Amino acid sequence: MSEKLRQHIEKITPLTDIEFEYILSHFVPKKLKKHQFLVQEGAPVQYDYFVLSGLLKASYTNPEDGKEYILQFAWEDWWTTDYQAYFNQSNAILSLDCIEETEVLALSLTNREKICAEMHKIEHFFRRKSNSGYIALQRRILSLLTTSAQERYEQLLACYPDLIQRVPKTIIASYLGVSRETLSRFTY
Amino acid sequence: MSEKLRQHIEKITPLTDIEFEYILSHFVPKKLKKHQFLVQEGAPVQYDYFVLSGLLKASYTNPEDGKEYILQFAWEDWWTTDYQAYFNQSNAILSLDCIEETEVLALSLTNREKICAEMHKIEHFFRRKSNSGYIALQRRILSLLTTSAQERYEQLLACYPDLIQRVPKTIIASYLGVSRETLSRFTY
DNA sequence: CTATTAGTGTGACCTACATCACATAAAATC
DNA sequence: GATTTTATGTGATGTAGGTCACACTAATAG
Repeated sequence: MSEKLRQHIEKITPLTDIEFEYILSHFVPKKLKKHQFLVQEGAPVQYDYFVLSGLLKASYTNPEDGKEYILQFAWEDWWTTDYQAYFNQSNAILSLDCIEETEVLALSLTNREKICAEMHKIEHFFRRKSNSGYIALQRRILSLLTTSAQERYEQLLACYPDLIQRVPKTIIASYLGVSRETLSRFTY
Repeated sequence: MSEKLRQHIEKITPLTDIEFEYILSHFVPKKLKKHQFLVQEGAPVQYDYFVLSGLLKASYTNPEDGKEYILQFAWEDWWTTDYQAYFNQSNAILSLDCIEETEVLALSLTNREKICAEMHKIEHFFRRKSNSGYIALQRRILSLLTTSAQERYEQLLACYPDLIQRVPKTIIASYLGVSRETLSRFTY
């Protein structure tokens, strides 16, 4: 199963068996059931998570009205956590919980910085990952600024048709920034 | 003037004089007047820019209705370019132009990858920068999802009171994702 | 297999913000 | 310093999407 991490890293940089074993030794495997939390709002954030299987959501809950907004879905081959809290070692403003039964590899900040410092190629790997993440968020901002909720829904359907099968529409709605009722009225 | 780059990098990692001179030799200094473009939509993107002085905006223009949306303002101590086009060496979808007379240090992708590969500490520096950028964009997404245009304006005023003095409100409006007319009606 | 909870659809009505249309003021440019 | 161009304010009106309320259906848990 953790071979998935190796394949994932090797998309960017090749590894010897020994290197990979060494890297892997810095991760902690975790298995979670539906509705379990990996990060809870207000609590410290120990780990960044690489998803081996399953499906998670990273969300923010507005304390004023209790409304939930989804920042990110994460499934196989994705990394996720509350990065603000993780990198600053502060308390989470986001929650991270499982929409499906999920397996992850957890990496503490200490271990991340350790393997980055020890292995230049890993620092390179994480730089590249972070760059792609940045670009993806920029696209999302552009899509929030320029397109209607209906269009955003269509784009999501086009990009991730399977996601809609796996995730309740209420949650899709709060990812798109639209009310459940409005989403349900879209024709597609 | 380029000492600013050194100070900027040394916030994350110390440099010797020789190291800094070497790094600096990979940058090209440029001076630009108001309204000059550093990146033009449709054209290849050669450089990432570190801003020494002045003020720039990175924007997307919707081809359907010609409306402009601001993705980012960049001033002293900030990096900017169309990262999607820069990293993939494809054509720009964004434009980057000067709101004020501006001085930058330009770094080609080749030179960036070269100094990152040669100097582990520079790769580290860029990883850290990219991480912060990611977190900032995530906050912006959250703010677009959870707050009204009026609140976003107030937050912007609170964070960057000087920006409002330097940038016409039409452009502030298209950063906030609100029409010029609506912005002008806000009471504050 | 029954009971509770989570998910979805739909009507009626409301509101934040967009659009269009002018008017005026302030900068740039010749 | 006269003339474009750019920036800004404000009224009238339109609309996407929000909110509330209720009905129904599908999961999930005991």
